[in-house]
Amino acid sequence: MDTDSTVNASGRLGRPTMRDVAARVGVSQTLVSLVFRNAPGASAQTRERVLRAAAELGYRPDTAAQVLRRNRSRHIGVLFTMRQPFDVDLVEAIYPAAERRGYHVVLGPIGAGRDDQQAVEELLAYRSEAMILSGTTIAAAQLARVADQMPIVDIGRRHTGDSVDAVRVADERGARLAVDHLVSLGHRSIVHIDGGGLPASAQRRRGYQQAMLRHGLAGQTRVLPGDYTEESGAAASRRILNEEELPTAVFAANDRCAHGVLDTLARARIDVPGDISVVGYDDSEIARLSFIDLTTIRQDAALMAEQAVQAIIERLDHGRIEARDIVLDPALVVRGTTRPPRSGSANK
Amino acid sequence: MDTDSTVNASGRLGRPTMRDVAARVGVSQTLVSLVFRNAPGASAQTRERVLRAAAELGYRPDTAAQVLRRNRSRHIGVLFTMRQPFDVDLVEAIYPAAERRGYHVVLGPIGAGRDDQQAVEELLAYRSEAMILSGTTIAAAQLARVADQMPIVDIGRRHTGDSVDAVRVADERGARLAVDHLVSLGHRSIVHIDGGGLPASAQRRRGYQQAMLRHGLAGQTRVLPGDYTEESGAAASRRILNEEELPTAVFAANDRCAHGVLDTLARARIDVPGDISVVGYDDSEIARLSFIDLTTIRQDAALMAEQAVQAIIERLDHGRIEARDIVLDPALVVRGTTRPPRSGSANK
DNA sequence: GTGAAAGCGCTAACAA
DNA sequence: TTGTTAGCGCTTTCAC
Repeated sequence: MDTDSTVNASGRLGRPTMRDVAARVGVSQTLVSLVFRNAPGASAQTRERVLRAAAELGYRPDTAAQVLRRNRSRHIGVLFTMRQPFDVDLVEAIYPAAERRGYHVVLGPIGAGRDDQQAVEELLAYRSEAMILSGTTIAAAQLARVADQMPIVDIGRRHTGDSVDAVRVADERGARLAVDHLVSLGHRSIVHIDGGGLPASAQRRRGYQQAMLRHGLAGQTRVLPGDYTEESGAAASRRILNEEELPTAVFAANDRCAHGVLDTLARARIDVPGDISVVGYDDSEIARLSFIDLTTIRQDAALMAEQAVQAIIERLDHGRIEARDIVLDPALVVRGTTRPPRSGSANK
Repeated sequence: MDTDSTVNASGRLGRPTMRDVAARVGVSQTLVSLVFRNAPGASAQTRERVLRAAAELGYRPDTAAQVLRRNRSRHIGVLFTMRQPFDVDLVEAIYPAAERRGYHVVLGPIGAGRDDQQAVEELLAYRSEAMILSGTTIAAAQLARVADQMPIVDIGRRHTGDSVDAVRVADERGARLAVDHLVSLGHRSIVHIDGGGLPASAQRRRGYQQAMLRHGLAGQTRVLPGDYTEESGAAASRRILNEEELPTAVFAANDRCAHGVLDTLARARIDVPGDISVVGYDDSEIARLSFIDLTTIRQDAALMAEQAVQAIIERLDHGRIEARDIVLDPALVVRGTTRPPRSGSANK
């Protein structure tokens, strides 16, 4: 029964504890603690014996106890939507960024019966020390109350006041890149499907409008309502298809929306990019699929994750107080859905 | 400074504790604990005063301390892939199922630099009492070691031995449903794109083969290699398109794969369902998009989540020891991608 | 209906 | 290099 990990030194049932390891090696608990924290103050020999005993016992440090005692969780909570490919990219990038600095990630997915508020509550209960929000629509006032207690980074949304940091790409500039690209190809009739009231959509819309203006295409400016889903792109496309004259290019709210546009056009036998060029936004995984091959505006998820974690560390470990608004450059990624318009097309 | 929640009763910095609440009301900590656990033994009056004081202080129970003291986390760890729509459906359904029974969900996403092993380690460190795995390829032997210590439910994979439960749909039957449907429409030339070595794919392939056999179509049986991604569907479609004669129907490994098929065919001006019918598998969100409108085999994610959680409760709270293999019925969902083959087509 | 006291597994300050 | 001790915030006897 000596190696049975389900009965520990004191005869209790359950997983082995530090005490069990200490007892087995014949040293104090403190030493075991030292070893597991990689702290100095234990001989190489002891270290090795401790680790071996732990392995034999199947010992694993108990996070709950550590959190309680250290009075620090080193948890970063992440609020996000599993259904948005960009969010998934971001979350995947947050893991290594956080781990490199000794922090753990706790996920709080929202959607389908779990709203922002619930997710925040849960992350708070788990003693998260900071939070990264992506694509949430949580009210600013509500957020401010939480931000009093911990660092918060909102991805894509800038806030007033000193409590919430922002990491975002210059969305207006991104939209301008899209329009500039299309105009440089010769397009003039460029429609924008926008993201309704969702995060960043106002800036993208404004960037589109400004760019059109600057190119002397104010008269061609046209915004169709949409959101960040495939269905909205499909719906907007159907509206376009019902009109007597097609635009020569569509700039969609994001990649998912663009996907809806592409598929709807394909099924209507409209050739992309032959008849219509399409530009998305995000450069999420979907845009890179060989058969989508979408020209889009890249938001560097890895870099954003890095900056977000960095901003949190600055507050947590270096005492920064004032807000930061970290604005990254978007980049145009030209793929297969854009091309000069057909001569003789609707390009007035 | 009385209501300043950042300085508690004993002058320490940090979030308010139970002691702070107790001090403010002038009762013992025990009572506050009772109230927050909804345990009997406190007058309605006290109860109310405690709750009010807690609200004023912004008090929130500390999960780490609760876990430590109760010696139970009531956490269920979930290993999954954020990139598989079906997994996302499942995870979303696990939340309410677990909460209804007083359990919490802890997510361990895998992919992009985080393998199964790491995720499992993390969930163990957080004292998860049980785990649900979806779509993992973790080795059975490795899993068995973990399963000795806690209940494990593998979604979609059946295991030998008594330690791992399975919740799955009868995939062979699901595949048969797909083939039967196509045959009943008049199809004979039906190709299957399979899921390589991924979970459940062997059963689907076998179901396809058996159904073809039963319909006297053994000679038409044809399996193209693939996996559970859009790209594999696209690649297989390109192969099909390069042949002199098209099949009249394609049964894809899953919805994502089918999506790759649909888009590739559409771009090649092949009409679905006019020229080729397509059936997917999973009935994930993507299949329901209006412009995809995919005929598919439904795996009821909500029901599977419910059964998985139920299986865990049985082990955890009712001491079940022997393994359960819970097999659910798949269902055919007919949408817009299937139709009788054109007369005069390749239907030999 | 209420309170005092012990202790969950761990860390940190201090002593040896 | 190693051990002793106190206590993180909570729950749980047990007593009143």
